[in-house]
Amino acid sequence: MNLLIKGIFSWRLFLLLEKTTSQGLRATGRRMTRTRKAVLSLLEGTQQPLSASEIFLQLQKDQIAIDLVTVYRTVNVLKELGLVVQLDLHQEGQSRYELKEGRKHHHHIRCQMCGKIVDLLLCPLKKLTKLIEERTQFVVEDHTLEFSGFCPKCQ
Amino acid sequence: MNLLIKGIFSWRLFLLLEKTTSQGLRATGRRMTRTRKAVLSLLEGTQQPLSASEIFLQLQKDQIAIDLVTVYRTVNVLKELGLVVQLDLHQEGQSRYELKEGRKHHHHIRCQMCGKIVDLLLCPLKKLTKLIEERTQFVVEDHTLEFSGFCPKCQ
DNA sequence: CATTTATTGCAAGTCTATTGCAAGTAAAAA
DNA sequence: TTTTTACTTGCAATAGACTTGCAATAAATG
Ligand SMILES: [Mn+2]
Ligand SMILES: [Mn+2]
Ligand SMILES: [Zn+2]
Ligand SMILES: [Zn+2]
Repeated sequence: MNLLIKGIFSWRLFLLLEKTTSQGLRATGRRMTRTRKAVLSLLEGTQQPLSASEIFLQLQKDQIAIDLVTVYRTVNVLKELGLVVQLDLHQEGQSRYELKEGRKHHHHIRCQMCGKIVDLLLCPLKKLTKLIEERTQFVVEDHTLEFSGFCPKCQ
Repeated sequence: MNLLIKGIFSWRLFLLLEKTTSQGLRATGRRMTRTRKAVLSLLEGTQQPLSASEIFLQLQKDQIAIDLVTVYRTVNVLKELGLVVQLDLHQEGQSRYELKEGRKHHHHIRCQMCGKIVDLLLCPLKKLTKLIEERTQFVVEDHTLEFSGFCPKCQ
């Protein structure tokens, strides 16, 4: 409700909070709280994946006081619920988080100069996975793929 | 010479040390030292990429006393010289290092159970890189690719 | 409203990696 | 070989991301 008042409300966000509460949190004995709403709301309204400290600082600017520890705990809960993906990009000292809700598996490219991160809406690794399973006798469960370089502005 | 005496000597290692000293270290005003020899020697004789603390512990077992700080400084120098690659594998809290010397670009698969890391002697990303440059207008400089799953023993 | 129990904030701790500085030691110069 | 230079090392301290213990707070439920 105070989200409505603050004018940072959207229908998408409303649906996300509803779904998160009923299907995610409540089902696992957890609660929808002020902080979880705030983090979800922020992630919903941001293009770039955010780090814990970025979430912390942005919420501070938005006059929402949440301890950094709570941000860490919150993104971990959201990750457990499958609502958020944790990205550990190369040569960044900290993890980033982005909403998974409604979006499909994809990878990223990152600018080595300014740090901009862009989605790559593709995954070319299905065939390769089979080949690797044959060659190594591993059962492949997951993969990470990331490109880096210079974005249009930084060239 | 004391490497010879200790019996951990090999022709490959001798050549590596020679090359490192003359083309790498000396050319950049650096010196071939006891600790750099020891780290190179260890990496030369190990299949798995090693973390700084693993290098530290292994050298301790080998009765070679090197401070952990020196291990960090050493792998960074070797990385700058292009002799060693730093791997930041997913869900491992620390970097690993492997010899680059004489080996070509490749990727890895890691067992989520036991941590075993196996080389994937392939890189399927040349074509994809062009596509990504066209789509994103980035200039691609680098990429990381890593698989994880369960190794034959851990299935 | 009252009870129950998940969640939060604060302080302190962990873990990997880096930095400052005096002491040590390769390698060049004498 | 001896001296001199300046690169390296070890130790202690520090940084930075993240986690944990615990008392206080606040969702949910009836
Ligand atoms: Mn993304
Ligand atoms: Mn390798
Ligand atoms: Zn850029
Ligand atoms: Zn295994």
